[in-house]
Amino acid sequence: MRLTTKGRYAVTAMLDLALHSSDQPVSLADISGRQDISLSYLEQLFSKLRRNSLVSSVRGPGGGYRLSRGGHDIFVAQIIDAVNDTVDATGCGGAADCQQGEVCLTHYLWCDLSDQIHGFLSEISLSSLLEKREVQTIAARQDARSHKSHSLPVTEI
Amino acid sequence: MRLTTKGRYAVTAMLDLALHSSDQPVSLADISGRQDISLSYLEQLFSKLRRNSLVSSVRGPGGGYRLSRGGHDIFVAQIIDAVNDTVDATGCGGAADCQQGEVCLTHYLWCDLSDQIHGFLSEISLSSLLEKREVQTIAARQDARSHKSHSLPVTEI
DNA sequence: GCTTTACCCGACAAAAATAGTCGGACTAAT
DNA sequence: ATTAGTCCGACTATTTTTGTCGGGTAAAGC
Repeated sequence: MRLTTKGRYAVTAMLDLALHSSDQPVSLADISGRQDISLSYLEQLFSKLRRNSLVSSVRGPGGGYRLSRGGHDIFVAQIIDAVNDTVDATGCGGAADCQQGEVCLTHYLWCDLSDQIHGFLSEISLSSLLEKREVQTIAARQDARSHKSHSLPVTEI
Repeated sequence: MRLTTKGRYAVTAMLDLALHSSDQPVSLADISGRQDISLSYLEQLFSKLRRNSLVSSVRGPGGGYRLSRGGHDIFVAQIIDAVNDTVDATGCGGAADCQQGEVCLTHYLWCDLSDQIHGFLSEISLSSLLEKREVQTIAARQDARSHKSHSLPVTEI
């Protein structure tokens, strides 16, 4: 379990996606503009997120990404695991080559801690983050301003 | 809040230190040998741990490091914070330069999550990790073997 | 059909962080 | 005095992060 800027970008982008999900898929260009993450980097991240079935894509004009399922069913740990492909985590490669005794001991302790962190993040869903009251306020303000730039005039399908 | 191999090394070393604490301070060379972390890298880490008052040092022959206080009073979050000097974490530098609206929103969400993780790790003490039953077993086995190599014949002070 | 908008993908490159080295201080016990 | 250890800064190598580039492919709209 690692927690780096890469995971932060992925979580942030997924939050943005959840926040702007509608009938229209959300393009990476939009996320890039809002979150100030380079388009190419987002492509790399979403490639992994898609392979891990966290998002689905729609190609062609008007295309973009959607959450593959409801935000209450997507957890922070899944997002972070998806973009951190080096799942090694322990350095002792599980339990294989640990010489018995002391080395294994603190390795075991670390693995235990790592599991606790992972379990903790496995219970935090996108929805639970979005349900904060502050979000409602800011999102409302945001919607009020968003009618100027892009956004094909959504004809209320 | 970042969770990298650097933090893992620090936590592992601190666990090792807690595990071998006695009247004698523990030398970095011992930890290096047991945990397979380079001595110089340990020096860097412990320099930061000492400046953050998590350990105290004893110089000269027979010297080494001690926990600065009981293991029940040292928490994983403190160790990780101590070695990760770039405490920036958010990219928006707190709340200063965030342009209002959307950008701030997911930044806020990320900060919230980061706080949750930090809070979680702030409640896990070294002692709580050492109190696991498996530790007792392995530690006993370890003590039985440790009478061969180094360790000045501890004259039961 | 053609063009445009997007996803897709791999290879590459710059920048930063991690991990480790080296050489030399200083300190205190023996 | 020697020796075992911490201390410290500078320097280097490796890896990871972050980003660029150039070209593909799918689908919508004209």
